[in-house]
Amino acid sequence: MDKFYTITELTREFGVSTRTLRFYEDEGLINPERRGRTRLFRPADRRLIQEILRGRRIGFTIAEIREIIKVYKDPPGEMGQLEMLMQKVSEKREDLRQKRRDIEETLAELDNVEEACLTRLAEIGVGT
Amino acid sequence: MDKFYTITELTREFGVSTRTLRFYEDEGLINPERRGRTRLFRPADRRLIQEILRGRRIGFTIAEIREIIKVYKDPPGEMGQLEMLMQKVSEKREDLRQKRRDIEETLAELDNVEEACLTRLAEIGVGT
DNA sequence: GAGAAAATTGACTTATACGTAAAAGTCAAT
DNA sequence: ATTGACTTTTACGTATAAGTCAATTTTCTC
Repeated sequence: MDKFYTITELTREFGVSTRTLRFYEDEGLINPERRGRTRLFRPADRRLIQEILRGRRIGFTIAEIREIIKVYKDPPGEMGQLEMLMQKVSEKREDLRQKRRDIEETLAELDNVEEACLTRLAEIGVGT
Repeated sequence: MDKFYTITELTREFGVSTRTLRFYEDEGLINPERRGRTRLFRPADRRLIQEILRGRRIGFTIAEIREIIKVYKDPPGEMGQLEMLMQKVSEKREDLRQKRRDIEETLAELDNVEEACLTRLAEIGVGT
């Protein structure tokens, strides 16, 4: 066992470029092992990449994603830092809830756009 | 009546800079009237800005926002264009639904992060 | 109608998140 | 030993979405 993935396997699975995964490594988000110079991605790396991409899709910056990841690896030991972190979590939560509202509203708007299209299509269709 | 807003009123309300609003005008997203050179924003402009910012928050590009806005002002007259538009609407919808899923998952994860923080705080607290 | 405050413009700069090109290394199979 | 497919590193390039700055107007306020 002890399965690992090559970089291209993962690029194919997730639809990103090798450059992107190397960039994430440079930024300290993932730390694949090496055999010689070649990167070996473990399942844990793969899961991490999933998380990174999810964060990316909802508009987190690399820095923000890095912070979230850090908590798992290395939960801070100082009270002050913990409190700061929880503060940030609160903010993120509010941020995400706002985004969710934005999405709901925009989905509703897309319905309107579609309606408008259909109406217009019907208008045109009658004339032909 | 016939209320209008100055640019700074709106920057204050929405927390953006004047440069940003001018940028949106340059990009053709809004079209405030002028008295001399000074921009006069009507309620309709204000609502448009709200829409733009909402689109921005969920990660639409300026070009995408412009397209959505255009449909209201000027619904396309050609069938081909209408169908293309509806295609795009479908894609956006899928995109937004994916984002909504991402948000739900990330919110759940933030709960975990918070848990971890609280646990850690408790551990530290006992020692003091 | 003078001076302060606000608004405009254009040119330049910035940050993020990669893209791209070049040159060399890796490795398995022939 | 060579081929071919893939990978690595380094370095520079690019698009998006504004921000910054400085030099003018323009508009309020008294």
